[in-house]
Amino acid sequence: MVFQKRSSLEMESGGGSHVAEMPRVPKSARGKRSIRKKESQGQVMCAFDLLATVAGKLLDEGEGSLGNASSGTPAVDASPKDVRVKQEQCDEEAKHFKNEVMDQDSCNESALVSHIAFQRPVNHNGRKGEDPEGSHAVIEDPKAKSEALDKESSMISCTKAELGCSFAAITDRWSPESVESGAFTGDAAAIAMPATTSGFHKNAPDMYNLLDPMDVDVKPPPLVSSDSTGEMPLYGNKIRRSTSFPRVPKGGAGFTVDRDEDDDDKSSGCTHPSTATNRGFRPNCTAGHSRVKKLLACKHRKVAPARMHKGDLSYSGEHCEIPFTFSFFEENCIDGSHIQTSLLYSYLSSLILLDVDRKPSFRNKKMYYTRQRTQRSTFKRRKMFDRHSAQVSEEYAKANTKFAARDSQTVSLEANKGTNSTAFQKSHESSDCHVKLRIKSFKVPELLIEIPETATVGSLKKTVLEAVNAILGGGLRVGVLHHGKKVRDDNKTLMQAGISHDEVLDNLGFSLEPNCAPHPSQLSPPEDNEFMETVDTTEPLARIAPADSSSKHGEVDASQELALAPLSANYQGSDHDFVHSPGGMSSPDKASTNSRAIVPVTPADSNAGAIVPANKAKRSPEQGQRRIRRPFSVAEVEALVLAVEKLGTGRWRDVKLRAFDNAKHRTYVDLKDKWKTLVHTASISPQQRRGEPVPQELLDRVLAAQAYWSQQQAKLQPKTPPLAEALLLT
DNA sequence: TTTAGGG
DNA sequence: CCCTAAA
Repeated sequence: MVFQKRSSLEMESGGGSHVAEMPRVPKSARGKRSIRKKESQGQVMCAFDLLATVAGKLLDEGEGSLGNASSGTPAVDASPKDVRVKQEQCDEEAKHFKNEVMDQDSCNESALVSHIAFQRPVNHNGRKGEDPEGSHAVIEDPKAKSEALDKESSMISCTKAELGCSFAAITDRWSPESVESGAFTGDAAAIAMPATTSGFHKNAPDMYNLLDPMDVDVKPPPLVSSDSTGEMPLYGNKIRRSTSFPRVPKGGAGFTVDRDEDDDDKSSGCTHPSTATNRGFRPNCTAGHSRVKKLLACKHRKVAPARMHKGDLSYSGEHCEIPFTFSFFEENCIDGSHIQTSLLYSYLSSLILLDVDRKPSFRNKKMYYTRQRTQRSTFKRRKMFDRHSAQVSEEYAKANTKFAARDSQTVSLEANKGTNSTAFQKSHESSDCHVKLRIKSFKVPELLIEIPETATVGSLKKTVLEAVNAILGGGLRVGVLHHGKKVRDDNKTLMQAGISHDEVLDNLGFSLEPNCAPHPSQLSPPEDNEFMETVDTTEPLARIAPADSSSKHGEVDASQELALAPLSANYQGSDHDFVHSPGGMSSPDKASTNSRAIVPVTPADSNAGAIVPANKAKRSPEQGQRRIRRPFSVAEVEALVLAVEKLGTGRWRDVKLRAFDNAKHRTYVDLKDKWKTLVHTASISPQQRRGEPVPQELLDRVLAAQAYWSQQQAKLQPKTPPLAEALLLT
């Protein structure tokens, strides 16, 4: 991460001489963070990534026809509403990505690829071209797509929007600043896309460079390094002046939490990814988005968090949920290739490389949705994918896909429409080491959609499509299971993973998982057999929150950001600015800490319905609002502990000034409260603790400081003579 | 406003 | 985090 650091001297000039020093043992280790970067990361391309990448390229080249290059602006044809919605979604996605970055490095790449690949297939008829710069290649012509998919023009817009979102996500992932800075726009996305696609495996730094052009507002931090890519201060004005103090064993130095500009609202919007992003987009969007759109957007937001709030489902009484079955049908067989083109297909393409010649045509595909049941007069419809009610099948015959892996291994996948999502059939291929897989179907995460009763069927279709696109486009990632175990190492070759051409592929399975939710693997490594659990994780994914639900999406963002906040010696107190890039996580412990941190935080935040982009105004715009929850990051805790150790427990204002002067969202009351909770936390068993784990070391210090200062207080208070005191203490 | 605590 | 009594 790149932080600007300033001398700490200004802060703690007199620190060392301060009152009492804590008897604590200096922890030299603290604050030391190996910044070494993971080299392996990103260098090795996992087979799937490779596939995806190749597929994307092929599609791009061979199929360039799909889209027209024009799309620098995702929303060209889209109606303003759509655009807006999508943008919002994008925000969400971006946010998710951020999380994702932390929680799954290896997976990220795949996800990214998926996005890219996915996008391409969608548009088909179009120009063929590759645009010189390739920057626009990604964005397809909405029109073409519309024809291909359906008659509803609306769909087109949706698609486009979706693309934009995906881009956003990607961009965000690699170049947080771009997103936060608000520089992210359709154009930016367009530009980013190509780069991403082609340079996908590049290291973060490279990515940064590629994305660089996008940075409008922000200049690359001087210190940008590969590691820092992920976390960069954004928004020029937002670049925080952070202070970092190397911790001094006894005293003179202090931690200061950087000021965060955070006024959630006022900040240029960079502060909270989602919030900021939204704002950034808004300008471009036209107001008046339909409820459906909103809903969709909400849904999208929801996608990230695996868990939902109780409230999520109980939106307003006026809505009821209607389960839906959503399925794709192959409408036509093209070229006798039986190519099924569903969105899934496109998604699938990320995994599978199709021969250029055999590219499936999406044009005639139609999506059908079946309404299974309706409840009263409700607006809300619940669509369940896969395991719940609907099943999506993807099929393409003989779509041989080849991709060259590092080891020159080629894999061919054949997906047939089927019933079982995990079933595979392996077909033998001559003698080469090619693996042929047949994916009968994918399970799709549940999707919740809310739509007004008055909406037209067309709009419903459109909504559903959007939702699906949203999910497929950015909310999912693919999981690979082998023999019931999740193959987490994306860098493994198929061969290494035991997936060989002569093996029974029945043992191989794929799953669609929300890429926003913390990956189970991170949460509970031991449980490798959660293939089925994937579903659970996935389920909440697609929920669409009611548009009107009051939203505090800002909260979500903020929280997440905090969660992501790196545990670094120098706490950058800002609420925003914390974007992590794969490169950012270098030290193992750091990484682990981060990932864990995310877990608790993300869910909570997201759940709060925060994801809903609701009109802020709606809910008491004034001040009655409860402040958004912003869990203390480890860095903040450390800063707090340090300050309290030095100042004591009764001088919260001073503590604030000393260590959180720049963190506007942390009041002395907050610090006091936090201390209270820390003391409590330290006194309970680790198993009972929740949220981002606080290093035991810090907790120990908390207890020590608490004890120490309590004692000091006791001494002064009673004014008892030293003797008495001694006696008492004894 | 700041502390200190309960909610 | 919020709310408040007290200081």
